[in-house]
Amino acid sequence: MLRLTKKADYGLMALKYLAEQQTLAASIRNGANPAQSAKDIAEAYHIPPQLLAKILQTLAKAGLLVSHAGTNGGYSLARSAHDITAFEVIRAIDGPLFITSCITIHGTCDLAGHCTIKEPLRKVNDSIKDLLNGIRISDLIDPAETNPSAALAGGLVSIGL
Amino acid sequence: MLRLTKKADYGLMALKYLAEQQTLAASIRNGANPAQSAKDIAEAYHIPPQLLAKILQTLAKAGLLVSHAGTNGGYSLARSAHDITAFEVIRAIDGPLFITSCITIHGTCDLAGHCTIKEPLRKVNDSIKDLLNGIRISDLIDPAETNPSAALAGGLVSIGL
DNA sequence: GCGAAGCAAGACCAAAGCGGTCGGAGATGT
DNA sequence: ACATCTCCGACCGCTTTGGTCTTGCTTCGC
Repeated sequence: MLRLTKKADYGLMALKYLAEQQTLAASIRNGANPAQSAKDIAEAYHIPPQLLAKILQTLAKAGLLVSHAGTNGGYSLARSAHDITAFEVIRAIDGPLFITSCITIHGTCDLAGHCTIKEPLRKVNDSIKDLLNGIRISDLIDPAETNPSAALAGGLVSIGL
Repeated sequence: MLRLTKKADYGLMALKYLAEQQTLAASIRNGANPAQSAKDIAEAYHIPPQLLAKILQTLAKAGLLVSHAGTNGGYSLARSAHDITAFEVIRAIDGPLFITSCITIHGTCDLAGHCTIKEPLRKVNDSIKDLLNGIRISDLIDPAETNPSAALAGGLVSIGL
């Protein structure tokens, strides 16, 4: 029903990987954050290296990653894994798309006047946005399996139309 | 970021329209549910008639609508507007797609083993599903504007990873 | 200083999904 | 039985997406 592009998927995986490496390195020795190359990450997850490279470039341009050129270069997180949300990553890669074509970037509806379902859907849109905003990269590394499904099964969804 | 196809949009609009007409007809005279033609609905919302026709066909096949061929034929809701959720409509039109390509219809990940973000995203997926499941066609007709944004601004989003 | 390793940035391409159109098949009311 | 209205399935072009190739620039090791 709702699709997230493969690029965004890859982006999230890459960020998770970087976060893992970073915390790992920090625990071993408080040393310089070791900038993983795009190739390394691509190999770790078996995804096309050049495609990932392009995604990482995008994320770097968005300010989520910092790139380091030259030999032994690579990418590292621009911020703490705890301060990067899934929403930011997706937005950076897929752009500011919305759940419905009604809600354009200008807030105007193509079918202005006729489209009467805009408002309810906008609220769904906002809910999803909040949902993704609540997920941080640090939440992805080692799921920790805290209360597996209780919150979902429960009545967390109570959108007021 | 997350996109809902135009078809699903149209489908929701059409169902809303049918729900309106149905309750309207019921209030005027408790008469036979008047089967609106695809053309009528399309004209009401200024959307391509033949495209809407195809969408309505899909919805009919999914059991959400009943079609009535021949002169003065058309479509009418198969169930009460209160018993049809937005999720059903979207699923019927866009198919059982998922937020991430990792979560296929078989539940297996293309990158089995490597993809480690599957589980958190699946929960997001379920949350969105629940969200849409909570919206009924009857909620769309005349938004009623009950507590406009309180529920959203509040802490409704508390997905447990 | 030179060359290799790695990022950066652009064009480019194939496949798939989406939006939209057309001509027929079938039912209905007269 | 006919004309008409509607549903229905096949068809088609376009945009987006996923992915590749090429070129250039920057930095590090020697």
